[in-house]
Amino acid sequence: MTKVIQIKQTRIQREKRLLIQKAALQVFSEFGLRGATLDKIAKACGLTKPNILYYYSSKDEIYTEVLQSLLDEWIRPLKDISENGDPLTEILKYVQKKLTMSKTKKQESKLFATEILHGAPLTQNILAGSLKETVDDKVKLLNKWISEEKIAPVDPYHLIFSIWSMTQHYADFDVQVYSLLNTKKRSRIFRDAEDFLLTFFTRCLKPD
Amino acid sequence: MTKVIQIKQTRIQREKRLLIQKAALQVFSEFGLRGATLDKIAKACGLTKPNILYYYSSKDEIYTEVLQSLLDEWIRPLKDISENGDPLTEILKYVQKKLTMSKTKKQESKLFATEILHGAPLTQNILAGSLKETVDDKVKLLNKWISEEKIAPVDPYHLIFSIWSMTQHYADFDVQVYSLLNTKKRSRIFRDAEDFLLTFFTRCLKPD
DNA sequence: TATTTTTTTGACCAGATGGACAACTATTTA
DNA sequence: TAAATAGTTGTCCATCTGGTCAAAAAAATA
Repeated sequence: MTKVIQIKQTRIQREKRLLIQKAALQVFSEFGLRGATLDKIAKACGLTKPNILYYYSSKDEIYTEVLQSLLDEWIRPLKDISENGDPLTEILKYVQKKLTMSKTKKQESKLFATEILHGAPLTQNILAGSLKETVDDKVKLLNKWISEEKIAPVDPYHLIFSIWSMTQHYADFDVQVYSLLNTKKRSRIFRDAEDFLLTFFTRCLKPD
Repeated sequence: MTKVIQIKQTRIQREKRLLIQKAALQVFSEFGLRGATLDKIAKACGLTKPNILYYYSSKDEIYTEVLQSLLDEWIRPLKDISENGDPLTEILKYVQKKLTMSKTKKQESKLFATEILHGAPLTQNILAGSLKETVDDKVKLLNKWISEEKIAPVDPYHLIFSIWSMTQHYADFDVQVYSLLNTKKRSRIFRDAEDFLLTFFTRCLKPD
């Protein structure tokens, strides 16, 4: 009488889970973990609440999965900084990528920011784990470049923080940015931001 | 039979309201508006829930008041940038003040960040009002300094954003910063951050 | 001290919300 | 096409939470 346990996902499962994740990202990024409700997610993806709970066993599980799949993507561009390229160019490329992500992945950025801001209850181990590994690795590379006098001597950790904060600012604090910059168009703002950041980092990192 | 309406606050009212505000700041900054509960605030200040509602008519009113009193304080250092001082020195002083606030007013920074991140439902008018005024004013000053070739020509709005983002990063994302920087002491991190930021902005703003 | 006013609290309520479940429908498989 | 499995939903429930209220306690006032 033992039932066969389902291992592989069906087509419907793949589709619906993706649908739910998309809606959940939207709702979580706008309202945060506690402000988001299953009803809101349900409405956002056109399913019923019990239906959602058929695919995920709890709200927290949805949140965890959305966050998890976001984190890989979030770290990836940092890994792309290559030892072989021109140091300044590599760093500027990274700045550019991060700024583009702020424009195209605003919800993801906000969700991540909210999570960290509130103590990273679900992310702490990732921060101290795979992210730290990647960061430490790139810090070594930056230090190498500094010792070779290919870029100016600055603390590599804080350099990375500065890239993160300045680029993510345009996603996380978009409301403030838009409020202060009169009625400039979105695309114009990002063009200006890119100009500013590239000039900024170039001036700071050019070796003496 | 008309009752005399109380106008002046009593000693107890002053004391208790302050007590509640302090506890509320703590709880709101940790959990956000929706994550915070009256029970948590009550426990944090040792009062009962109905007692809190004797002093404030609703949770939202507490939130609004805490946020309001925070905003003035938040804008003030920007106003202190003086036309009369040496341009670079004035800007660096501002950077320093903002970084110090990240260290000493972490809860305030996080509360403000959460508010903006989620669309600034209660702050929008302030952003577009008094903050915008002050920012526009300082942007004029920065443009003047640029035209006089006292600082390098950079977009003043984005310069201000960069100062905000880089300094507040150390408060808002402290969990991440601490996770990545091994076990360095708090004070050490802020000393390094200060070094980094001052060098950084000096290099960027020194006129050509 | 007597009276009035302010402060405190236990008990209670209504709505929101996460989640369970049984019954029902659609899809897949044999 | 029949049986088995996967998917869907209406209904229900327990808990949490913001907020009310009347009565008691404390403080201020006359």
